[in-house]
Amino acid sequence: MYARYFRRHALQQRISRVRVIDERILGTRKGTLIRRLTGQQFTEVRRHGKHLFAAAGTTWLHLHFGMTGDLAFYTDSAEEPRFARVVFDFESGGHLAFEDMRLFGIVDLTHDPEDYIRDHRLGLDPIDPNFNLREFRRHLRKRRGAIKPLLMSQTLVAGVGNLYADETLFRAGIHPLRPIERLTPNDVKKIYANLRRVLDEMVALKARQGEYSPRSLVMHREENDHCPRCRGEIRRAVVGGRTTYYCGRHQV
DNA sequence: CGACAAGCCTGGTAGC
DNA sequence: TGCTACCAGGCTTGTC
Repeated sequence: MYARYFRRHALQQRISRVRVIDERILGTRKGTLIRRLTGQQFTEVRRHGKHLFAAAGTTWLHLHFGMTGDLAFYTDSAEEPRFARVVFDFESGGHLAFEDMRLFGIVDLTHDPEDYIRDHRLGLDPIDPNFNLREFRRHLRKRRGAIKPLLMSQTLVAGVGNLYADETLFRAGIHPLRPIERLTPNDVKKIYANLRRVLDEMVALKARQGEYSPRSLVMHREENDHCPRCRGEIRRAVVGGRTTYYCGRHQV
């Protein structure tokens, strides 16, 4: 719920200063970022998967949260996060920090979010009503190879990473290496339904800072653990270069 | 102290 | 042959 947080704390605030603490997080030149944002105010916020866009003056600030990216708003400078990479100081005295321990995120500018999404071939946002079973099927038709990397590819839906891809297949009872061409129409339907469910559930969970269900795979990402659904053994494999966990019994 | 985990982009290559 | 999709590798750093 980065967008909501950004809206609540930064909308209509005038930026008195932009501080770049670690240039490695930038996707644009430091001088450009500072020049184009200083003195402006954020007037509109949009979200697309793990990307956030905020209009300011004639440009848009673009944030990508990667794995450890987060926002922190504070008024007391002593509360500046340890891994703050870019901080926006507001005239009101507040500060909004983009923090990112692992630097997998990005901070840059774009002239239009729509263009950015198109240029980077990002798939639909999972809550976009245009993302439906039909669209999912249409996308699968031109793909080959294992199902898991497809779920993670940003050209399908923006924002599905390793954990959520595993969780989706776990619930759908599909093996992560199952070739796309060997999925029955019913398998596809199950994957789609579970992908929706997982994303909705995880977003809701984050919003209220809840905990993962003990019945979810997320809580059993360890080899030789037992499946919370069927007691089968949890297996580990590398799929698409990513560590993958699945139940050796009910995921076929 | 080295291996590992994460999201996702890049660049080289296999396939239609 | 030319495009597209696939896949390995790389970035970073706290934790085991």
